[in-house]
Amino acid sequence: MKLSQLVGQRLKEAPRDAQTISHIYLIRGGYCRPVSTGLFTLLPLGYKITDKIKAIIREEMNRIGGQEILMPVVLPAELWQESGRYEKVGQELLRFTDRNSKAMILGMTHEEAVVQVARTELTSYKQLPTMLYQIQTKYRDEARPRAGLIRVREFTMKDAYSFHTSQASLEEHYAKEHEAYTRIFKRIGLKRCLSILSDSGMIGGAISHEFMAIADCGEDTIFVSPNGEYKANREIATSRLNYVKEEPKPLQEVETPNCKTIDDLAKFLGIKPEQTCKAVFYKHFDGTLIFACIRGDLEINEAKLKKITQSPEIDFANDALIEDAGAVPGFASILGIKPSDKIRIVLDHSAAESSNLVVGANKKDVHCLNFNFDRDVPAEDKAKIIIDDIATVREGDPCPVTGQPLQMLKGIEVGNIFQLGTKYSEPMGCTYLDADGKAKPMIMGCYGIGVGRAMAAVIEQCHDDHGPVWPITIAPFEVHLIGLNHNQPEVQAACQKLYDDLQAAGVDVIYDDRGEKAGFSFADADLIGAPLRITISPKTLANNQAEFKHREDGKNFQLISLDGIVDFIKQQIQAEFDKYSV
RNA sequence: CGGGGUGUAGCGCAGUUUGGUAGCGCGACUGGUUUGGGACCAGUAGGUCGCGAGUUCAAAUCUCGCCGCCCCGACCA
Repeated sequence: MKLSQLVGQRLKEAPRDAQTISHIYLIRGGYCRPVSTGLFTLLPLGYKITDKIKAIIREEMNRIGGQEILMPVVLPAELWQESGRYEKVGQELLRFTDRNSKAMILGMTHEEAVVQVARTELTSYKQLPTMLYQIQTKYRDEARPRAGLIRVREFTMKDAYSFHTSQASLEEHYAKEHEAYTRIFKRIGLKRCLSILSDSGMIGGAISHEFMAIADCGEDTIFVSPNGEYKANREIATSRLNYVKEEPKPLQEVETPNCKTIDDLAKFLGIKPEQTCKAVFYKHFDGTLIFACIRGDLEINEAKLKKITQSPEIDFANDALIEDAGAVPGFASILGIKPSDKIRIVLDHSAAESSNLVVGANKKDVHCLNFNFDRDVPAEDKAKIIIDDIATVREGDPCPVTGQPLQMLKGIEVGNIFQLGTKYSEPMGCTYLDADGKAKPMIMGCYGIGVGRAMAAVIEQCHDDHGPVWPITIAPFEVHLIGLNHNQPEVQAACQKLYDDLQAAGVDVIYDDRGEKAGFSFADADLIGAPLRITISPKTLANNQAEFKHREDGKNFQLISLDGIVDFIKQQIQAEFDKYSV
């Protein structure tokens, strides 16, 4: 490729709306262009990178026995009605009708579609296990796309689905997928990518992992123990907090005028927030009150609370609902509150196990000292109260495995793997005939990778002040050849010859044939980010040489004789690839 | 959906307070001089100032309504 012909201008300044590193460089380098909110056109540079990423994914999927297929982006609503997701999923699912008023959707994931394939094509236990995958467009009508290619509405995804006759078979394959993902993310050049335990969310299933590229702009919060024994998404992360245990002291009411918050209360009484218990009220989607209690210094994790209460949506309760339950907002506790069908009480372990907490007295301007759950709640109520972990982990809290302080990191979710079980096969009649002649539902797994997001994540981890530093495995070009003083015939001739020779040797090379000033050419080369660079000028040509440098090495370079330079470059390329081999 | 911001040439911005018929830098094009970290000179093209209504002799500027986009939050496979 000659740079003079490459479509996609490099920009000196980024548009104001580009904030994150990857977004800025993707726009400045001419990799992609915005079309509308969360919609992008990939220009030649960007498309080439995603193509290389897709090739790596294909190799690894094929290596673990995957067979590639292609399902449609547009799907009939009836397929999604079979699984029940047509109704369950919110507005991210784009619904529309075709010319015959038939209800259709744009596929945001393809469990339903692949189940339709499996239930017609896979009929016998002899055909299982098997894995199908595709690399294809997904559409999700995101509430808030952001950060360039990190969160978009339309994107390319590799989604794979496996089908099994037993949980053991699923687990065996799941482990293979985990290894394949680890290889893929290493090969595309992510320097730090962790697989962490995650919440399986709406896709369902029991066990799932997310692959997180560690980056400050990441949307997910992750907790890890110092040596990696424990890694989890904040949504499900737990910690091993110590609770104060001491002899219960007598309950005692105290006047606490205007102490509506834990901070007010702690300050007024001269105690620490962890000696208090706070009450937070939510409304379950069916209208019942969820009365959640947690030690005063901790925050409630709504993801955990939703799961425990089996409520897909929870909202803060209004004062009227709280007062109906007999509690006084600002001075509330479970003291004297009876759990019922209308009032569900969830207590965090921190509130149930700590001794002598200060709690609300359910009277205006009054709190109660020395609350002890075990002593102060009648046995018949205890049975109806849910005691579970609803706390949000904080940085430095003790790791549940090692007890060491947990570290908090930000991550970009570049891939995920789920054990689905029979969540889709059962309702959709995806069965096979077993050796005993009986129809049984297939046990499924699903496995996704966001291709464009992975590209953006690589930039977040691999860049300097001048642009991306692409790993050679996915770089838009392996070698960037620059001719300086290009109007001089000998420079032009030498460049053209080397360009031809490199291409003949199978090297993916871009040739800056524009004859721009050095600084201009170097700046563009930095934005294009090819890992290897060759510069030819009258100065180097005087000694029959060219300059060679690695993109990451700043301005340092070495002089290489033009004789045998193609072999030298090929060795350098091989050495670069070796860095990412698995 | 809530909070904040913003909309003027392909990109970055000034002009809006105080109304007078649109400007700067980058980029593009032509010619010339240049050539080792985003050169210089001369010239050229490019804008119904987000859209619509209103006030006014006159609106980028004032008023009202709408829309787009960005950030934070909610949501999210």
